[in-house]
This record gives sequence, structure tokens and C-alpha cells, in this order.
Amino acid sequence: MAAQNKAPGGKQPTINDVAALAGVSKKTVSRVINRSEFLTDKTRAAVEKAIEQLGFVPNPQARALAFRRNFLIALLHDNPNAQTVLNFQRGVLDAIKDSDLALLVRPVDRTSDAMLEDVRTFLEKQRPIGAMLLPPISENDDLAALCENLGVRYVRIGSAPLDDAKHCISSNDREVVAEAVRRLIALGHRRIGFVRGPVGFRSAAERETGFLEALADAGLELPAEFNAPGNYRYTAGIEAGEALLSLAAPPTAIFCSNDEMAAGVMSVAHGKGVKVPEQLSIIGFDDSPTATHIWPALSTVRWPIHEMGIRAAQTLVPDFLAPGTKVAEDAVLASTFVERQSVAPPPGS
Amino acid sequence: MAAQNKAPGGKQPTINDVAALAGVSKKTVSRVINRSEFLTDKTRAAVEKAIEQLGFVPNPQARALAFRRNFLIALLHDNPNAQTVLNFQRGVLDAIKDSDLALLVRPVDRTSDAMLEDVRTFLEKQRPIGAMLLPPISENDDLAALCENLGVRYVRIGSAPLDDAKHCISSNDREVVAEAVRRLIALGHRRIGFVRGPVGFRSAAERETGFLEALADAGLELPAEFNAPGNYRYTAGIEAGEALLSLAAPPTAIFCSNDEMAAGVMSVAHGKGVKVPEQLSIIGFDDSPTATHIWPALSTVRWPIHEMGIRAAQTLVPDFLAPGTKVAEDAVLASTFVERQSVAPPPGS
DNA sequence: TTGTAGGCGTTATCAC
DNA sequence: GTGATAACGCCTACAA
Repeated sequence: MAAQNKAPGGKQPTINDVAALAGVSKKTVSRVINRSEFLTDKTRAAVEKAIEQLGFVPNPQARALAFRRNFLIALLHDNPNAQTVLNFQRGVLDAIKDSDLALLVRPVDRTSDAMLEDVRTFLEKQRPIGAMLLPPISENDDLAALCENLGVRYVRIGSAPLDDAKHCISSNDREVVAEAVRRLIALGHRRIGFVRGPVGFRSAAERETGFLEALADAGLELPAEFNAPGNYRYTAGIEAGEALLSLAAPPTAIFCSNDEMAAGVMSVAHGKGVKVPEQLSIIGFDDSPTATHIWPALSTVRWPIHEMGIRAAQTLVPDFLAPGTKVAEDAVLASTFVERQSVAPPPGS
Repeated sequence: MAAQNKAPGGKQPTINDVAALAGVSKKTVSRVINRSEFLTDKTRAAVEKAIEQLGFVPNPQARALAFRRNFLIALLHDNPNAQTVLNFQRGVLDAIKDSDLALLVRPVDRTSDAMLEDVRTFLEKQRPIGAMLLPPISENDDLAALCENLGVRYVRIGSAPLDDAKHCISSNDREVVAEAVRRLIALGHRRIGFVRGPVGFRSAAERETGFLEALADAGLELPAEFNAPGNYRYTAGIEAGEALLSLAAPPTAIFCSNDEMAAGVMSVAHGKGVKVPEQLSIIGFDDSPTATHIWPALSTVRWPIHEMGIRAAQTLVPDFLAPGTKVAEDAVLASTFVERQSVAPPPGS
């Protein structure tokens, strides 16, 4: 489309071609590229015209070499939820859209002994400006320390503040879970079951705390047999559902620490002929695609993951964004309770 | 862990440090790095020892500059199915794991007029060695031509061969869809509905062809009212389900062109009290997480997407993979029919 | 405010 | 086979 006038030789034009055409030194061109303040408007205009005319695009590899730093930011993740990762990715890409940055993706294996070394090698090799850590690996302090040591900026994404605001974007999961559970209580539920997240995950702990807070506020308790273990997988939901719905006096509502497990519980309910939501209310967490694909549609907590991607990028590289980008201030973003068809008053009310 | 002996000054050691330590020229070190054939075993050993000793890692930015090419491959996608994208991504990363390559991710907006220009800018700026195009944008011939023109290698992923084998990794969707439908017919179904994919998508066309082939082989026809439009979204499944299940003589089985739409159809069935699979069999396509999260679990076609990611990377950059990597030959990978609980003989059989 | 010289870490050229 | 020397395209330091 654009008149891509190539430099002599048919190659990509370089800073030298621009300098020659504009009748200035290449350093001056460099100053224009890097938005130096010390430039006459006239000079700048002349250079910009030449750039336009040649269709010049600065070579990022050369800049990376000279800057001793790549114009890349990295996304490190070990998240089983594809939609979450991808939504976050989209957010990041939306944020860096008009900048010179590109996004590098790096899944890591948190169960591997070599994880830290792998990440170190990756960061040393690619030298990204910064790295964004998605949960659950964002909870790993060693990883943050590694970034710090290597001079790679980092931002951790979490369900609760994990670090100082400069290094953390989080949501208020606990509060929203409590809100969701209060909703169940307001509907009349008193026998409320809980399916936990995996041990050692901050997100799981936050959700559990929020759940217990809401119960405590209402003067309710969580009987041991209503407290089912889980690991964020569908199969754990199946097991929890089997356990909870086989009780002599089963719960009338179950809060599951994520949507996948909620889907598992719901499958068990269907299999046992337990009507949702008439006989059993179910709430999940994530607002994953699953939440709307199952029947009845699942009430859940929506994580502002796309927004978190944007904010994470903004926090990580405010100085590399396109000029004029509006950057939000808050590091804690609000999750929201989304009520759908899986919730109703308890039977007989 | 490794004894990272730094070069004088505490920085990363460079090729000069290695050359000095090994007592050779830096070009010789370069030859070792790039696996040149013209080297004495003795020289090579000496250099490798020095590399080891210093913990030297070649600077990819400098290499990129000298090679006039980045050690990056790009994944271009505009796929609504997060799991598909991420599984593919994993495959690619598995394939390039022990190489010097890194993966750049670039979502594109196929509905935008500026799409082609955006991709051009991206490719010119980043200069990746190659690009991998996921469906549906893989079906865009202009995009392939653009890569060709820019000297960026490319591989297209598709449901059927879209290009010569050198540039295409595909699956045999048509055959497998036919197989799935034959299974329905074998169970006794004669009234089989179809929910189409979006117009203009090759994947949709392939699935439809396979479906019709199986019907024709059995001497069956697809009545117009059994042929519902769709766009791969859940809501389209809802609409199709409403239409098909409201017919005076509804189908006893429905093949949906993807899982999301199948989930929609299933929700409608639940809502209408139509028992799945007793009164209605449903088959989807993708084997997405949704397939196992809904109840009853959905029979579907599994796309070998992770494997396709591996093969795509191998096809794209066979010369950059870790030495000794076994590269498969076939460009057509097999999808498989996965039978789950959503399929049974028709009522009254 | 602008320009000159030199360097970033690697590879290509072309002798030896 | 191996090694000087000159790129690669851009930036920093310092000079003007």
C-alpha cells in the first residue's frame, strides 16, 4: 500500500539513507527515532519527512544490540486455563500495540527441578526488557528474585497483592468470593459446601478465606464433610460432587474454587438426578468458556484478566508505550460476581 | 548452578573472551558456534572447553544483526478457540525447545482492512525466520504471498492441504467426520441433522463435505430443514438447536461442526427435556475442554493440534532445530473420532 | 542543537 | 583450517 521506496540496492532503508536524504547526520535521525527533546522542529520535520518517504523502519536487532537490551517483553506462564492465558495475552498485546515492543511467550513447568535454570537461560538469552508472571508461577518468590538479579523488570499477577504495587497486579478475589457466598446466604442457603483449590496456591487460599469469611459473618460453619479437596480440575469436581451429594444430608449449594470443578460437580448432579438450581445451587470461579457452555449456565466470578494484561504491560514498560498512552493507576482490579442460572433459593423455601 | 565465570568486568562473556582463552581468533569461535565443518577436532575441543569454562552464551541480538535475521519464529493467529491456540503453541515450543529459537505470538484481526499491512509491519520489524499461520487466517492466500515476498518462511495449518507440502500441515478432517457420521448410521440413525460452520471457512467446508459423503454412501439425504447455519459459536448452537428440535419430526442425531455449537444444541435439549443420548445423539468437533466439561460428555473429533504444532515448527525451520532431532515426514496428520456419552442408538431401536 | 568517532557482539570476505 | 578486517544498523560519549 504505502509507497515503500527502497534504499539504493533494493534493501530496507537504513538510518544512513534517511540521514543522507534529510541532509543531517545519522545521530540526528537517531534522536528523532528516540524522541530526543533537543531538536529543532524544523530538523525533526525534515527527518520525519525523509523517514516517511523512504518507508524507513528502525532495525530492532541493531537497536537491541546497541541498547544491550531487546525490545521484547516476555510472558511466563504455567496456567492450565487456556482462555485465561490467551485473554491475558490479548490484553498485553492491546497495551503494546502501538509501541515497538513485541511479546515473547514462554510456558514453564513449575514441577520441574530445572525450572529456575530454564527461565534464567531464557532471560539471559533473550534479554527481554521485562517479564510478566502469571499465576501460579507468579507466586514463586525465587522467580521474582531471579528477574531482579538479571536486571529484567517483572510484574506478578495474583489474586492478592504478592509484592509491592510496582511489581504486582492483582484482583480482589477474596472480597468477591465473599460477595458470592453472601448471595447464597441471602437466598436462604445454610448448608453450603466448598470445593477447595490446590494446596499451596495463593489463589486457592484467597478464595477459601473469602468463602469462610462470608460464612462466619452469617454465623455459619463449614462442617468437615462439606469441605472437599480439589486441584482445579474437572475430575476433582467429579470426586467432590460424588462425596458431597452422597451425604445423608447434602449441601443445598456448593461453591467451587473454579469453573472446571464446578462443571464436574454439575455433571455428578445431572447423573444423580439432582436438579440444578432447584435442588442444588452451584457457583464457580473464572468465568471460563465452560461457565456458559454447560447447562444450566454457571454463576461464577469473572476475573478481569484482559484488563490485567493491559495493566501489567503498562506497569512493566510505561516508558516504552506509545506516547500519549493513558495509564491507569490502580494495581488492584475488581473481579465481579456473575449470576447465571445455576443459582436459586434452596428447596422448600 | 553452573559455574558462571564471568568475563573481566563482571559482564556476560563475549566471543572475544572465549577466543582469548582458547587462543584462537573470534572467527574460529564463531565457526564452532555455527557448527562449521572445516575445523580440526582439536581446535573445536579447545574452543568448546573455553565456552564451557566461561559459561559463554552467544548474544542473539548480535547474531540477529549479523545474520540480518532474527532467531525468532512467529505464530500468527485469529482463532477463537483458546485451547487450540495454546495447544498448538505448546507443540511449537516443544519442537524448538533445545534450539536457539524463541516464539513470538501475534494475534491478528482478520476482519480488519489493515490486517495485511499490520502483518507486513510486524514481519518487517521483527524479521522472524518464519511464520506459522493458524486457521482461519491460514486460508488467506494474500498472507502467504506476503510472507513469500518478504522472504519470511511460512507454514499454513489447515483442515485440508492448502498449499504444497512444504508449506502446509493439515489434518484429514473430512475422512474423520465421515467416520463419525457412519458410526451414527451404524447405530441406526436415519434422521441426522447438521449444524454448519461459518461460510467461507475451509474447515467448515471440509466438515460439511465429510458429513454429506457419509450420508450419500448410506443412501441418505439431508433435508433442508435439517441443515442449520452456524458460525462456530455457542449462540449459533442454541439457535440451531431451537430450530432443529422444534421440528414436528426432529432429527435423532445432530452433527455439529464444532464443540461449542454442540454444547449449545445440548443446552437446548436439556431445556426442552430431550434426553441426550437416549432421544438425541450429538457429535461435535475439536475435542475442546468443553467436550468433557458438559454433561453428558460429548463425542467429538480430536484434532491433533499439539502434534501439528510440532510438525509445523519442524517443517518451518528444520535447519534450526537441535541437531539430531527426528523429523517426521508426513504433512497430513490424523484426526480421530472420540466416542463419549453423547451418542447412542436412536429411540425405539 | 548537531555532528564525529567509536563501540555493541556477531558473522562474511578473502587472504594466508 | 584459520585469522585480520570490514561489515551489520544503531546508540553513547564527547566535541563543536
